[in-house]
Amino acid sequence: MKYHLPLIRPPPPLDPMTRPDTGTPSPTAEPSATDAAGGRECLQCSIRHLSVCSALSCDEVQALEAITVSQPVPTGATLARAGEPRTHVYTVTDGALRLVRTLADGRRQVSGFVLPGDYLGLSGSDNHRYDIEAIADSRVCRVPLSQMKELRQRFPHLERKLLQRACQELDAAQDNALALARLQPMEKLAGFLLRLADREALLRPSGKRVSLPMGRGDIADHLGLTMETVSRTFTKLRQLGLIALPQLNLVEILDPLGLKQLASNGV
Amino acid sequence: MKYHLPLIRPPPPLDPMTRPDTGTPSPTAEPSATDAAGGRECLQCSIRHLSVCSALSCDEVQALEAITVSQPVPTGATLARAGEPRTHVYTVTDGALRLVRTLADGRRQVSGFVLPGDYLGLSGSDNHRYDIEAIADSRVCRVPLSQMKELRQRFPHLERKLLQRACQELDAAQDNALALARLQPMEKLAGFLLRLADREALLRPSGKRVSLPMGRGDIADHLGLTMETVSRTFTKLRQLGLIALPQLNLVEILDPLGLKQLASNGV
DNA sequence: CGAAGTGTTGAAAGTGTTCAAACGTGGTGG
DNA sequence: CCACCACGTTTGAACACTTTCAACACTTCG
Repeated sequence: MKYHLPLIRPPPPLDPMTRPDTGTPSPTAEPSATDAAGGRECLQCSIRHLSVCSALSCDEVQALEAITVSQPVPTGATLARAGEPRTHVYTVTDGALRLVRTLADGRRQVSGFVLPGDYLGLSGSDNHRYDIEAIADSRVCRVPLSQMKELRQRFPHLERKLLQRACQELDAAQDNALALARLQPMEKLAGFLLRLADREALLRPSGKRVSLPMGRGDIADHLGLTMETVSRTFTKLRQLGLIALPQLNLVEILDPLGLKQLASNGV
Repeated sequence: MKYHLPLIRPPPPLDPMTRPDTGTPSPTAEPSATDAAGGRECLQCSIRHLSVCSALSCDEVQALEAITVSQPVPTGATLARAGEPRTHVYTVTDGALRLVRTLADGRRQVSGFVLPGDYLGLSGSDNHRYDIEAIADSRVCRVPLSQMKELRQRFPHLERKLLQRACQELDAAQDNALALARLQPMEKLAGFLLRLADREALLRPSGKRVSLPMGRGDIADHLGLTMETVSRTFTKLRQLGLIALPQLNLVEILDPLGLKQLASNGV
């Protein structure tokens, strides 16, 4: 039986109707309280170009802003649990979270890691299909599902953007399935590191260094391996001179082409 | 190195503009020619309730019909190849197809099987990401990509339906990933058979019998196993009394609950 | 400084894979 | 009508691989 992180749940979401009026741009410092995203925060959002919000004009963004609440999610906290009814959609603005599915006998799979700019809400189910857990101090923009629906009807741009995003994720899911089904551990890990590097490059100008917010076990459960195999594969990549591991949670890519060639078979 | 089916390609698609006028409801018997879906075929389509077309009103369906061509795809034929530019979207009306990705060294994965009612066109890429091959004599409704785009803008219902469909497929893709990553062969195969049975039940009142249009190798490449393991797993399920195999391509589900319990761990 | 959590490394074991051969079925031609 | 061939599937045995189990190292935090 596997262990779990202590499930520190944030306080239940405030009724969006009770949130303070517009014009409160400074989030409170209280880490475990929900904060209003007042004023014209959204227009200055640093990850707006990465998010679905980029589909909206200035006017439209303000309509979104009026129903959005920025919520902190501290490390280890659970934003949602599998089986619970879905009440909100989220856009991640800071930190990192993981999507976890656990089987009755403890087998675990990490469906994905969620980084700033990612949208959580593309599901056909009324209930959450996985746990959403923060693996770093994070922050999400939260919108009630019902109001999001209304917004989608009002702004065709938004609907179109969501469909585009869903199609991209569908492509990625197929790549992922191919990797899980047919790739060897080295190829899986190489591809994973490259995807992570590409992703981080969008967020900040990280050179050839990739930070790993997740632990080895999370990587293993994401790639369909065991922690031990992931660890061994890391050392193999290091011994081959493809990467360096200055710290546990920091990878330096020494030979991008070599890595790509490894993952190549897989893409 | 693995072998491939002889790649009988259908003749290049006719320019949709050159298709006969409306009012030609009877498809020609010529198996390798493209046929117009004239008249009010769509309104009487037997799988309309399963397809995205169900989102459209009668008027709207006729607009769709005007730009749709029904195309036969004989067994073994390839509807599209990975890497080719995507020029059309398709709705399958008859038969069965497989979506295949092949790696340079011959490793193969079947991303999915496509049955009547399924929509082919939810991708964020300009190029096909997999081969689309008919594993039974099939028929698809073909719409040029550009005209589909226009249609989506005109009919918000359609756009919404596509998003809904994409979300459902996203959910299914995650289930699939979990299965590939963490389930054992018996669990994988049990789940596969149950999904197939559910799917066929929508098409025709097939009792507890499930037909397998695909070969063992296709099942293997879909579940991330080898043909041999699939075969052995079939016999295991048979010896356990969960299924019977009256023919190679026919499965009779003897103990639905037992099968569900096996797959259960996985869903 | 000690303890706990996390990651690494080693040896043994289990499982699916690989390679090889036999089986059964369907189609063809004698 | 039957023999034969081709194809897909099944079965068997040896192998290679990851997993499992266990011990050890490292870092962090109390």
